[in-house]
Amino acid sequence: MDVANPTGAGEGGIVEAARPADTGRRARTEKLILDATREMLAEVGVNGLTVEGVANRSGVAKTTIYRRYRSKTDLALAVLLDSVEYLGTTPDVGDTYAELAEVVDRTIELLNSTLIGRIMQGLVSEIAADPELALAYRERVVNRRVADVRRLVERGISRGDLRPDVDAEMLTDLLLGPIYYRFFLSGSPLDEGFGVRLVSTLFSRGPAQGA
Amino acid sequence: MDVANPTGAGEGGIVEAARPADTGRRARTEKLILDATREMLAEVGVNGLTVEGVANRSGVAKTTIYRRYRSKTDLALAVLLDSVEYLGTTPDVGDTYAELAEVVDRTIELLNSTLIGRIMQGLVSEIAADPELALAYRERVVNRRVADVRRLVERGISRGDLRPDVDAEMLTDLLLGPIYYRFFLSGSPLDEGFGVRLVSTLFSRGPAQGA
DNA sequence: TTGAAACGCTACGTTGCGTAGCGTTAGTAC
DNA sequence: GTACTAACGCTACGCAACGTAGCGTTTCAA
Repeated sequence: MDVANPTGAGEGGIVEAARPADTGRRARTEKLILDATREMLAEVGVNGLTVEGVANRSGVAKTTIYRRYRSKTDLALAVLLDSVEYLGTTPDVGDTYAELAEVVDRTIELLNSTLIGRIMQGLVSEIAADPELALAYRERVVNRRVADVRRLVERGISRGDLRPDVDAEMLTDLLLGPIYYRFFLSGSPLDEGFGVRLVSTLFSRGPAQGA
Repeated sequence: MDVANPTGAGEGGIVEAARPADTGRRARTEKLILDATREMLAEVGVNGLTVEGVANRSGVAKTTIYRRYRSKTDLALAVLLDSVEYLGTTPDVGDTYAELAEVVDRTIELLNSTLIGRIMQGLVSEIAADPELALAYRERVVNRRVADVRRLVERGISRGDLRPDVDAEMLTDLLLGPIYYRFFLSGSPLDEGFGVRLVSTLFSRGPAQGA
């Protein structure tokens, strides 16, 4: 699995001027491959993606692609992780519930408006089945999301909005689970109001309190 | 798509003694195919499933299989829907929260202990991408789940456990979304206690009430 | 200038897909 | 029993993509 560190550089070496590996031959080839993959993904999705197609479109030899990526799944995951790299953290707006709703809406936006949604649809089966891919996805995406929510929770607790015993992971599941469930399986709409509705259902404006 | 009604019988005809179509040649072949598919799914998963493999194992000619199922996806979905056919409704135990937790735990049990989990992992991408498969899945699975939860909600409201304005679909998403999210993407554990924890987090024993 | 890493290219063997054409068997109706 | 028809079996394709081997060529940096 070369996905995590395609250039093989930048780890133990002396840091030279402006990361020379980013402009070397290898990096150029890398970009050609990923750009072509992105284009092809946009057109035909993960299912229609072929290594041969990427080779033709990018001008890079098929064998070169196989020297880096084990399979088309590996290739698609590389694009996914690359696109997700800059997720960012949810800003402090002074309102815990608004911030939580923001997490939800940003995720929906991500799935609806970019390639990521399409890639996720095609990759979810592979991620679910392949432990190696699953690990990569967890480290690069899932864990970051939980960490983001954890920050919100800590802010919320210090504001007195949330109980001190809130489980950040469970809360993340409650915020994101419904999104993916709708996106993958139920097909129910994921519009702009969903975040607010979800959060207000979650926090006491929905069901009544315990008996 | 032949999945929904493979035999083509039993719809508009006169009901004869004990559904003769169930013992005819066609039904026999059907069983051979589905049994072999089930075996192969258990061994190699949806990804490793091949129509040729099913043909060899079942003794049924490959062409015969293609006369019924468009693709291996169609085949796997047929097994899935067949296995899910007898989902059943959640019994009345007098406790709304226990009933909701039961919905969660049953779903987890279904995913963990049977072929269904494995099939779902392999099919979720196809369901997400193919509108026809998605429709079949919604009608046969999603809608039934929502209907079940709706009954629970109505009971809960009449008991005074739930507010009268609870949205059954949103509640279903909140109960099942986290399960599938963990199962497909996050990989966090789905043990027996999950249902109770989820429900108690949902209903006021988790986060504090609104500011 | 030179040496190693990276790349290009051709040519394979293989699997699995999905279909065509035609003969054969098993039930059904008379 | 005979005849008819739906269902099935079988062989033989053409095709797309996979993934690899082997060897020559280019790039870049020391």
